[in-house]
Order: sequence, then C-alpha cells, then structure tokens
Amino acid sequence: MPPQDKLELADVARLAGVSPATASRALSNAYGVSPATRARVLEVAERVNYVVSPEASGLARGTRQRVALVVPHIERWFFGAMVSGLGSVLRAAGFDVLLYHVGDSEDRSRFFEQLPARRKVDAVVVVAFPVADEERARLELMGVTVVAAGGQNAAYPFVCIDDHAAARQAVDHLLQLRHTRIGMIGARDPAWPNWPVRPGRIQAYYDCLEAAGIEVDPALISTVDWGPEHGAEGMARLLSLREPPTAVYAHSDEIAFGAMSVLRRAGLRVPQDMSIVAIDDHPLSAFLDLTTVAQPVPEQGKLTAQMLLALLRGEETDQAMHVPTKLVVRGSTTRLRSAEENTGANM
Amino acid sequence: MPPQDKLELADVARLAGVSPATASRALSNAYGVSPATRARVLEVAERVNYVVSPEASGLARGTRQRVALVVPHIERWFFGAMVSGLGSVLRAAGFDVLLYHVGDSEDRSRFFEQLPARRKVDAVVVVAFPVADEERARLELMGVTVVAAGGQNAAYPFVCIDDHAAARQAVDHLLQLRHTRIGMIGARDPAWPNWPVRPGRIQAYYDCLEAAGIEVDPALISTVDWGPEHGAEGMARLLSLREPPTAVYAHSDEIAFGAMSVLRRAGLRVPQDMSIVAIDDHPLSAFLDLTTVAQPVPEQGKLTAQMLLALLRGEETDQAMHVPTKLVVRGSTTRLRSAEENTGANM
DNA sequence: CTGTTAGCGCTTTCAT
DNA sequence: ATGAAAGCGCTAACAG
Repeated sequence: MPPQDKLELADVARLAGVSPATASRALSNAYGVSPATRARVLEVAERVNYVVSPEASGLARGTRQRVALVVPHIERWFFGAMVSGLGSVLRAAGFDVLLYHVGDSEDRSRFFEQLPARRKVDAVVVVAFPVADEERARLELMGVTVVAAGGQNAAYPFVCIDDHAAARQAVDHLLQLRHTRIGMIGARDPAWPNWPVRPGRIQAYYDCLEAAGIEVDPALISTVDWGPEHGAEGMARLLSLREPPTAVYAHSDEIAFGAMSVLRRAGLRVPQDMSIVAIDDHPLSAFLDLTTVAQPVPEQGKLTAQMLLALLRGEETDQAMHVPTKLVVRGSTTRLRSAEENTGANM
Repeated sequence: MPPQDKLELADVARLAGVSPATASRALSNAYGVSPATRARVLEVAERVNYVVSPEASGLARGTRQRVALVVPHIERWFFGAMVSGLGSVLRAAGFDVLLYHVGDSEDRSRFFEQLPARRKVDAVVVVAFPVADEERARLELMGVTVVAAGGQNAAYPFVCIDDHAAARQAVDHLLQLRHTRIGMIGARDPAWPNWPVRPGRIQAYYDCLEAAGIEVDPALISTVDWGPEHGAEGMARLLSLREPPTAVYAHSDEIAFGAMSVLRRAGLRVPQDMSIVAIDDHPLSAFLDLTTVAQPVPEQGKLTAQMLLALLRGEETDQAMHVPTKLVVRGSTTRLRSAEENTGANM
C-alpha cells in the first residue's frame, strides 16, 4: 500500500474507535491516555502505516524540530566530520538537519540576504566560519538560537579548539628540535579575504619565537589561500629565499601536503632537509607521515549540538568551550642537524 | 525588530489595505492581482520583513519543497563533493535539503525502519550506495520519487560513471606500460559486507587481463575495507607474496594512498619498483603524484539533481546516465623495466 | 481518561 | 481584480 501517507489522524482515530484528540495524545505519548487505548491506537497506526503530517503538526504546535547547518566547504574532511558529529546528536534528539552549503561568497551573501531558513528552523549552526557584523544582523532577523561549531565566533556560543594552544604545540615542537629558522605557511580563506581565519594560529608563532628569544623574520611568513595547491605555492616561496627555513609550520595539514609535494619535487627530503608540522590530523596524515597537532572534529560537532540542545531547553551554557588538541609526532619532523652533519639542506 | 517572524500574512494584508487572499496572491505571484496592488503588498512585506510560514503554506497547498539526501560517509571527499553538487541545483530550484547521514549500518537500518523523512520531502536521493531489496520496499512507503547519485542502483534512475570503463582505463594503462603481474586492491564497504560495492571495477580487471592474454593470478587480488589503512593492508599482503606484482590497480585513490605509504616504509620506490594507478582523482592525488582515472563528482551531483527535478515535473528521463572519466597520468606509473635494468624490485 | 471545540497561518475556490 | 469563507491535518485547551 504505497502512498499510505494519505491516511490522516482522523482515520486512525476512527479505526481505533477514539476521537482524534485521543489518537493525537496517544501518538505523541502525552499524559492522559489509558494504556489500553494507547496500545490500540498505536497498533492501528502501525498497521496502516500512519505518520503525522509534520506541516500540520508543526503548524498546530508552533514548533519545527529542525536546525539549519550553514557549512562553507562540505567537500572538505573537516566540515564533513563536523557535520557528521552535529548530525548524530541532533538526529538523536529528534531534530531534522537542513543543510545550507555556502561554497563561495556568492552563496554566502545569498544565504544571509534571503535567509532561506527563516521560519523553518529552531536554530542555526554556523560551521567553522567567521560571521561578519552585517551577517549577524541579518541572522538576528530569524530570531532563533545560533551557535558556532569549530571556530570561535565571539558573537555566538561556540566550541572549538584553542588555536593559540594548538599552534604553540606545533611551533614548540619545532623549537625543541632546535630549529630556529622556522617558516610559517598561513592560510586565509579566499571567500573572506583580509580576514585572518585563525588569528591564534598566527599569534602563537610570534609568541613562541619570542619566548625562545628568536627574532621573527617576516620573509619566513607566507600567507596563502587555503588548499594544498596554495600550500605548495607558499612552500615554493620559502624555498626561493636566499636563506630558507629549516622547518615549516603550516596552518593545516592540507597546506602541509601541498608543501611536501613541492619539497619532493625539489629533491628535498622530509624531514632531513626540512621539517614540517601542521594542525588537524587529517585522515591521510598518518599515511603521509606528517607530524601534526590533532584535533577531535566530530567531537566538536557533538559538543556543539549538545550545547545547542541545552540552549534550546532554556538552560545556561558556557559561551565558549574548548576541546583539547594533541601533538602527534610522526616522521616529518626531526632535530636540526648542525652544519657539519648536514647534507644538502641548502638547495 | 528581531523576532519579526511574529507577523503574519493578515498583518501584511491589513497594512497594505487588502484582504489576506489578495496578499497571498501577490506574494506568490499568482495571476489576478493588479500591478499596483501587488507592488504595494510586496513593498509592505519587504518593509516589515515578512516571510510566509512554510508550515502553514505547505499545509494549505500540500507541498513540501524539500528533498532528502541520504548520505553514507559525509566526511569523505567524494560524498561531500556529491552533496555540494546536488545542493547547488536543488537550492536554485527552491528546494531545501534535508540531510540524513547514515554513517554505519545502524544508522542505515534506523533510517529505513523509521523513515524519518516520511511526509517531509518530495523526493529522496540516495548518495552512492546500493539499496537492498528490503530497504527499497521501505522507501516505497514514502511514496516519493527516488534517484541515486554516484552509484548505479538498478532500482532507481541514477547518474554515475561507468565503473567498468573507468577501471579499464586504469588497467589498460598498466598493460600498455608492459606490466603483466598486476595486482588489484579492491574495496568493499564494511557497512555492506558481501556486497561488491563496485562490481564493474572488479570485472574490468578480469576482462582487461584476459584481453591481453594474461592469466589472472588470484593471489594478486586483495580485497579490503575502504580506506587508506586498509589499502595499506592490501598492499602489505601483495608485497608478502613470493612473487609480488610490479604494478597495482587500486579501486580508489584513498586505497592507493595507503598502499603507497606501505611501499615507502618498505623502502620501495614508486614508480620504479611499483607502479600504482587508481580511480577518483582525489583532490590530494595531484600532490601525491598519483596516476588515476578522474571522475567529475560535483557534476554527477548536479546532473542527478537535474534528473530529479525533471522527474518531479513529470517529465520522462533516462533511467541511467553516465558521465565520462579520464585517465590522468602522473608520476606513480612507469614502464616495466626488464629484469636486467631492474634495481631492487623484489624486496 | 476522553471527547468537543477552536484555532495554527496560509491558500483557494467561489462569489462579487 | 478582489473579498469571504472553507479548509489543509493536527494539537491544545476546556469540559465532562
């Protein structure tokens, strides 16, 4: 009996010999229905394969049970993993997930201009991207709870890693390996030019070097768009310096992958000729032997969702929540060798 | 004026000095409203920031304007890219995207048992996974259009690559490079044991070797779960053979990445000691110099969505649609060298 | 515990 | 071209 969805509550009620009201109560397991009646209604509903109309139910009860996920780059591991974590707890809580993929700045502005999620959701989660002031103003029009997953977003409660701490783990690792000429390949997001995506990842570089008494050489800092191809670009630039770094700290594993490919092509060995460390622990990093600072991504999604649910229940929650990161030492970093034991570090 | 969503059509109508009926017509740009009136209504709606209640509107007009995407592994590039393609055309057509992430077999059976999307969507897209018969039966209960993206699914209209052809491009490439001992690392999905995920990718191996007059050595076939860690496993097994292959064809780039890591650790060089080719053209493949058969993923998503929209409009469409693949030769494959010019190919 | 009665906010005949 | 009125399918008082 295919399009069984033609059956409505009234039918079930009639079949069960009760009023629609009672049937409704039985189905939504509210109080005030005798076990026998409820059982009968449930049995009938089951038998005829009945499901409530969410539109009607939502209209009547003024609820939506839906949350919007606004995601910039769904095809990237990080965002997918975040969505996966968010989704699992939201679904478990009976919420449906409406996905709004804002791949480029055009999608982005369309989303905030038109607010396609208006009146459709109880909350929105902005996944790992900074919300501009005007955008925040627009979002406000929706009048719903907003939280941020995987990126600090002063404006909303958020959960993410402590970028500064993570970056410190990376840079300190290099420092401990006695490197002093440490390059940094930083990432910006082309969709948000002039917006330092992860200020903490930059600041930590300065702070660590300073703490180690090393003066920052601006030439060693390369800022590129996100992505392996640009990581490659950044590395190439560093290699072209008269005095290249002996180690590089990349803002993300994917940047590092690109950097490593340039090194390989230049005939330089990792880690002997160049140490490299990054942040993320991408699923492929173990296979590329990349030393990195791991962050738990699906967990961040789950925590964000839990925070959101608490907020929706009207509970108080922290404005910020940080999850810990952990340095994973693999084969891409090694102790700086002194000049005499060195073999071909300078191109 | 934050929760502006309290305004209803009636308010707009009043403010514009018309009846709700007229206001409704004006907003849904139906016929039968004088330009002047329409303009006035639109102006008011705009000014007070009005949006229709999708629940009420949907209830009244019996429509949903939503499609469900059922996605197995959202954190993997392939699925994310597919979703991105699907989403862009669906959104452009005014549909909202409901995401159902079925990560493991438990999620899966829950999805098909409970059919959480019932009565919520106009269609469902199963993204790159085979639907079992019982599952199809359940899906039927929803009484909506179903299409498959990125994987053939005899049961539903679908768009995907021709696996057999793609695999042939890969294996023939190896054959042309004079390899004769060609290994295959095939992938199965742990969530669907005993289900050959991509039969065409296996069959083509047999067919190509046969066409080349080479007898298939079962020892050269290694079937593993999806993922780099298992690709590594598969490669290790092949390497442990008394007479290992000189080239390997992997079902997917991510399998190949794992395989390559094992080779590197074993001190074997790619491609000198082992050629390796795969299918996908993962965004990182260019940086790992992997020869592979590229498939256009977001395009498949777009095409699937277009096919779905056509179906929803009641048009006829092809039951199957194949997108072309293309061999991308990079550095992981090379001509088989004869024994005498060989250096250390046998562990 | 159960039935009756109003709506929820919008669309859509059917009149005018 | 516009308005009045009757629902769409369900839930939430309010009685009993």
